[in-house]
Amino acid sequence: MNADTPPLTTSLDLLRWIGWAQREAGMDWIRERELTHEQSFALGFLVQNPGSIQRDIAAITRTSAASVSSLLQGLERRGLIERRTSGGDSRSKRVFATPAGVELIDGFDVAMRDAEESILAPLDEAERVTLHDLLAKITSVLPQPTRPE
Amino acid sequence: MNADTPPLTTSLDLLRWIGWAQREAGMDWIRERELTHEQSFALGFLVQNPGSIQRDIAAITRTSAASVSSLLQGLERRGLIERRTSGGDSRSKRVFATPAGVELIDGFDVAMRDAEESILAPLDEAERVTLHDLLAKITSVLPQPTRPE
DNA sequence: TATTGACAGTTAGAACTCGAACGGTTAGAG
DNA sequence: CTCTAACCGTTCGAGTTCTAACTGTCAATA
Repeated sequence: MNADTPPLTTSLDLLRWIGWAQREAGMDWIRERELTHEQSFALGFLVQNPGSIQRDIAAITRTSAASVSSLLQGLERRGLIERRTSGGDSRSKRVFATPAGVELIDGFDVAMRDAEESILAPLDEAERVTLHDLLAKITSVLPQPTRPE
Repeated sequence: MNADTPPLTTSLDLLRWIGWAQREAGMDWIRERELTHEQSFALGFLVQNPGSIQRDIAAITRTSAASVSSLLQGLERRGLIERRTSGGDSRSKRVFATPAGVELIDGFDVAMRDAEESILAPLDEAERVTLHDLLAKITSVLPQPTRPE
């Protein structure tokens, strides 16, 4: 492995691999609750951002409006969320997690944080900062999928 | 943004974002050929590794044997690949890209390399090496999905 | 030889993703 | 005030993913 040939495993390969590992890490927690990864992510987001409209959910999950529509259908069928057309604009629907939804997803953020911790375990604090800075540098010029905040 | 509170956007968030961007970057090229991201990846792999058995494909794409089965069905229906049970073991099927498949996917690796290049553009050479080292350090202790060389 | 267990791949069923087309709603232009 | 364009969400159809159950094949052992 010399310097002027690209590494056998590119950075982006590694990156996808880590993303996959992250999914796997949270999988046990999620499957205990009979959720899919996407459902848990959406539900977790709704607890933190009650009353979001579907369009925003599509943006932060980087999927389409159509996907959100079907995704929420699954959650609504189980009584984990509610869609209300409150507000002046009756086009948009504000989505809320029900108490059952809140309870089911309770601890999700902690579980995700633990997963992150276990994945980043090989790195010391300085290295984590370096990694974060490098990643932030990359994303700073990426097409923004309309992130909230 | 001070040092002892976790960043608003965690490294793993950024990482998923970049993964998403990579998908998007190659999307035009892929959709011109009426392939999905997964199909193109599998087909590209088969051109580079003719005669792989499905089990290996599942390993490197980090999916299940069942997913590979359906994925290849789609490619086979279009005549882009062939499955042959050559060899001593009649359980396993060696998969080959047909000439049509080879032609369709021609340039895929270059397109992916361009996508990678455009994503890593904000980093200079030293930073890229640092990033790659950090990622490699993380993946070195990850559960290995049986990667080939 | 017969049995048992591991392995390769397939199928069935439910869920998600996407693009495209469609119905309501809102706002802005004339 | 009407008409048009933009916007939010849904539905449809095809494709993929997953898990679980199943067929078929090989290999080791008794």
